[in-house]
Amino acid sequence: MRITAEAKSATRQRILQAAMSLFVSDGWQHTTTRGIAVAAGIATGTLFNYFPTKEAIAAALMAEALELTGKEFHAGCNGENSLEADLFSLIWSGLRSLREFRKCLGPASDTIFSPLARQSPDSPGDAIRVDHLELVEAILTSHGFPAPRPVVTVQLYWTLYLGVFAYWAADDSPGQEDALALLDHSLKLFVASLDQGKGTYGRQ
Amino acid sequence: MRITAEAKSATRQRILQAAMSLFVSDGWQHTTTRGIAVAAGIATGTLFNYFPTKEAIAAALMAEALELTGKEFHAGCNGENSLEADLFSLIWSGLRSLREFRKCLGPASDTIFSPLARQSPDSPGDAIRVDHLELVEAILTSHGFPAPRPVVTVQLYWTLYLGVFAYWAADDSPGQEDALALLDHSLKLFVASLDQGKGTYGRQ
DNA sequence: TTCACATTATGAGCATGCTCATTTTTCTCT
DNA sequence: AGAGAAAAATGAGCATGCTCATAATGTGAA
Repeated sequence: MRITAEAKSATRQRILQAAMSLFVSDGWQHTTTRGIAVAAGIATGTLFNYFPTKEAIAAALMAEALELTGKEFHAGCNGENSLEADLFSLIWSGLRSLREFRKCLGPASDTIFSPLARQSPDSPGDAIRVDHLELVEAILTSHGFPAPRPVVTVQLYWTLYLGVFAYWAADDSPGQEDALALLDHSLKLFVASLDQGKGTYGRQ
Repeated sequence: MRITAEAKSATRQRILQAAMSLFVSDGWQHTTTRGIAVAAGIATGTLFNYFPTKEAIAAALMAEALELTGKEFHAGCNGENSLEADLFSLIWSGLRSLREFRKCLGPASDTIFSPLARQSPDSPGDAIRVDHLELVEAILTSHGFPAPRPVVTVQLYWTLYLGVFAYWAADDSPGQEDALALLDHSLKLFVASLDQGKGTYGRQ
């Protein structure tokens, strides 16, 4: 069983590498599952023994890229920064680690992160969402906003995050400074909504 | 040329009716373009002389439903309500007019409204987005927030709107009261972000 | 009416994501 | 080592969104 397990994980990696290379060079739309399979040296059907959908491949690539960031972030989180700064750092470093995919996986991200398709329980990006929200939970708690958190707060956070992500994916300003501005704006809003009691949000 | 023009518009309506009926009864995924064509009494190819994509059909249905609402809203807008109330009224009545499609077009709305797919210039929902944002523009202006408006503000509004929409589409709480709560929350945030100067948003 | 032209309808066919019955490989146990 | 079982690989084939060359139909002038 050792040979098989190793071979499987190797194949999985070959698929991911092949897919990444094709996504980057040909874009999401022009990359076919057949193409990925050929590039990975396997049959089309085999591909789907490893990933249930094309989107899942993209999601796995993004998850892999984000995993490192998550750990990096934890390491650098010394409790000295503001809540806003911590969230900013988490999000921005996450986006940075996805920069290779920015252009090619924008369209895919629709399906991957779709808040609408989540009617079906496990959309490809669910793991990414859950992981990210766990990190956010930890940050919020460590800044004196303990769980349980109102559902609407989490919902709002994820909405704002997706908005920033979407803008970033299509943002061609130098250094993505427009996306950065939106992130800044969104975070200020979100943090303000936490600081205020329920009901009134900053009406002076 | 009169016969042709009338026939065309009649066919268009037959397509929309057929599509609506199938979307509602079979859902977005299980409705095929072939099925729509058959139900409308035309050939598959003909369907695509009227609508470029399956999504465009759904978008046209939604746009048609929303058009009425937009006019209703204008009529009932007497300048006596708060900004927040006006926005609430616009959005909530829009959602109400889409309630028939709530369950079946949720998945489709991903592609239709996708902020990510907007790399390609005219996604199916662009018209809906533009129309809606025009109404919002008018409301904001009439409440003393004149154009030009920072891009980030519009972006933020649309993000929040999509978030509410997505939640509403999948919300099975009685009377969609959860979605209503999210809308309330989101609007308070948005209005607060307008009321405050740039930089600080409601830090008391 | 008739003929040339423009518009619209048609459905066979393509591309591609994905399935599944079958074959091949690998593992386990004697 | 060999037989039987379990796991994995395979690729023909399906479903479906969409295209496009061709056919049918409508229009307007002579």
